[in-house]
Amino acid sequence: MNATDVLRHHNIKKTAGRIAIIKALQDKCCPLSENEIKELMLESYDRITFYRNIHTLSAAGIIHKIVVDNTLIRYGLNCCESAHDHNVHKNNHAHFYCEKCQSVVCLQEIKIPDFCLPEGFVSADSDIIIKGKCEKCNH
Amino acid sequence: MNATDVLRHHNIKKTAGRIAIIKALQDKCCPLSENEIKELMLESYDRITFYRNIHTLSAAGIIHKIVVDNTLIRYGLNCCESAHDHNVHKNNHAHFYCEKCQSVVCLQEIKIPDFCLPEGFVSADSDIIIKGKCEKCNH
DNA sequence: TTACCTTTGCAACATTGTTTCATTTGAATA
DNA sequence: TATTCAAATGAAACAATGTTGCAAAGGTAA
Repeated sequence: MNATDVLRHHNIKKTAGRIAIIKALQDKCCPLSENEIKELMLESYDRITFYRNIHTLSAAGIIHKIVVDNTLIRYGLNCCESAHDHNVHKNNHAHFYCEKCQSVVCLQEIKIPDFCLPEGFVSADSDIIIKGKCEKCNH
Repeated sequence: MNATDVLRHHNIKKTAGRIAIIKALQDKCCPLSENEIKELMLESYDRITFYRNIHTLSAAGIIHKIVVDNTLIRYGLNCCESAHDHNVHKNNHAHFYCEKCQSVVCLQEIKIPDFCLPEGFVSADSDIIIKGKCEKCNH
């Protein structure tokens, strides 16, 4: 599904900034940082608009934010299947952060287990970040 | 173990700022934000020194940083048993964030499972954040 | 094409975090 | 206890990150 269709399917206005963010993530096939997206967006990048579009796309379930550390954030495209379910990404999979090359990989196959929370606690969402070395950096 | 002893056991100089941070965390018995610690530190708080001491205490394994979101960070005291093992906190337990009262709880009883990573990937550390409602807020 | 509502981009501001450097302080030693 | 020196502090300045208000521009439906 191309960027225009993604937006149409979510009933979100098609604008240059949003198209550029989605295309950047589709091109690279892996979660990217703001700066990485910025470089792919070229002249269509505006910092304020970027933040607002990230919120919009994230709220719509088109992308998800991966917080590896407070100064280390990536944005990943959700899978196509999630096009009509805004919350499908939640509780879905783990993320791997390579401490050497700083890349982030979505580990679709690692599902987040059901944790046994203390009495009275209710879980709505959870995130797992696994840090280490990816296959390229691990020699 | 009081704050002075904690520092001595880790061979870290005893200074007003460090003592104040440890005491604040010991008093409250749960992870705190910078602002919460700041209020407990009163006049001994200095922003730059605070960041440096957080790094020092964290590197020594006395405290750990919990990144719920990039703008939502907590610092938690490690258990006493870890006094002599700087890495004991790693891979140790999950954290719960209450979306209503914004408190963070260390879930010592929830250990992080062994994930089956893709071929070539090696894990060094991992974090689990479970978000939802705590027992006080869940009625 | 018009009209309306959303989005954009700018300015200004707030928060968070780091670096440099002179000064102060902790603690080991004499 | 006084001396000494490396480590820690605190100030200034800077950099990065994130938000808000508002006028102008743009998307989409009629």
